[in-house]
Amino acid sequence: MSIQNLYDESVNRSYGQYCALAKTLDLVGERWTLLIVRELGAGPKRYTDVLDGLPGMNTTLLAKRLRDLEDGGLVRRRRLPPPAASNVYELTNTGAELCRALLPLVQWGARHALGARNKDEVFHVEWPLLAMQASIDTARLVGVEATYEFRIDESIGYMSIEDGRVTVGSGPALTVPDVTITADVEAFVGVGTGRLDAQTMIAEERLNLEGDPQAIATLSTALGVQGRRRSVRKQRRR
Amino acid sequence: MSIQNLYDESVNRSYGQYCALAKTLDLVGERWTLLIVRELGAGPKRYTDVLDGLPGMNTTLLAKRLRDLEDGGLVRRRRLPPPAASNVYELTNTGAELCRALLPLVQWGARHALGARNKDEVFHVEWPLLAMQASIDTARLVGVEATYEFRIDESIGYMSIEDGRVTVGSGPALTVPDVTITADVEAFVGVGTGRLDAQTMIAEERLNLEGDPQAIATLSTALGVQGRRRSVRKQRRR
DNA sequence: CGGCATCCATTTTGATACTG
DNA sequence: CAGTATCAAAATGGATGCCG
Repeated sequence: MSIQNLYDESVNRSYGQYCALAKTLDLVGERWTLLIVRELGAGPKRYTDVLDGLPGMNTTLLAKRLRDLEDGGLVRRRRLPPPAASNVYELTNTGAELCRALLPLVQWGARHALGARNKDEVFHVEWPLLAMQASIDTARLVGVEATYEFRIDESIGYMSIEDGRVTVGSGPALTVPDVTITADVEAFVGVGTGRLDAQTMIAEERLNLEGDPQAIATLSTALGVQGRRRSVRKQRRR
Repeated sequence: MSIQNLYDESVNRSYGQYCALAKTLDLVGERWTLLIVRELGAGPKRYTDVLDGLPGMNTTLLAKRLRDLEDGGLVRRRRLPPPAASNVYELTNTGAELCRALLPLVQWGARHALGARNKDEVFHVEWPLLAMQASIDTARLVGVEATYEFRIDESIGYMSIEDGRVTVGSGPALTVPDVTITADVEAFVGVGTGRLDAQTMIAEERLNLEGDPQAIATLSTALGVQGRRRSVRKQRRR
């Protein structure tokens, strides 16, 4: 450790501008930082799980980034109670707000930067699920309860709606899902962003929805997905 | 120049993830890049003017960033017609969309990262004006015409509303302004973000609005600023 | 598992000078 | 004005080892 570090532990370069954007970037503009926020967007995660969501990232660097985020008040480190006895990192309220503020950026990226998937690119369903979660209008979901499992390419994840609260996560759904969605990544992303039509993808067998029709309709409504208008209309106001 | 560069001019490190956020960051996540987008948000600028808006930035790096942005289709370089005979850089539609997608991030920063101004921090009114511009509901402005000049600390800028289109820029307004706004930075930002009350700031002589009352009311409405309710109510529906 | 420290190669930035 | 060239300083990446 250098002498400088002894006195000034986090000497992060600042832009030196009194500008909201510049200050935001001072805080979270460094490489990997916003992806860490994304990783924690779905809920608390352990160190190694965060690392697993960021293939290629150096563990030393992750440790530093997490410390910086903690110092910045965006992330909190919490020790789980005895049975588990491990640490988790979770977003503070401020951090969660930041995560939601990323949505337009994500949508922009889905439109202009995503393109076709490259074979060597990593994919976790959790990523698009987080975007979906952020874009759901929870006001429309009072009293709704449903669980969805997504099998997109090699990745599995779930989304649960429970009394106006939406949860997403990696792996199989925690309870038996009402609906199972199977698709290839590009069909899934295309439908989610409205670039591709759901009916067409179903017809081409690139998208499959299996399970409770009512829950399928709920999902379409919640997401405002086009192309399933018929089903949505059938649903009664309740 | 290394051999590698001869073959692969822009070897920008990628996260290698099929994720809209990661892809966005692959494109614009490097240091300075988003601030360049901000600088161009107000309209075309010449190389040196961009540089002036980014104190501390290296000219070599700016050249590279502009090239990358051009390659990425976010920025276009254009040669001005004979009289001016210089180059300007401007956002493409894609770039402008990105700029708008930054607004929530800016608002987040204004709330959580801005704080009080440090004496050594640079400030350009153009920065908050851009945020204001992006947050204005243009639908409400049909038929409106007004020009505002802002004198905030040592920085001067303007905003023009003309038939539903809003323009902002640095320096004095291009025509005689209908209203001149004078304030210290923190009062200005505080009122703009709703953290401080306009009437109070006026009473404390930290904010001053001088000029056509009608145009003042228009501004308040356009921005949805609280605390000027009395003036707004007096205004007739027309 | 949950980290942090260390060593080293490669990239990115920064500072400054310089040119058409 | 609109950049390039050059060199120095930091940040990052990758591997590996340690410790509780």
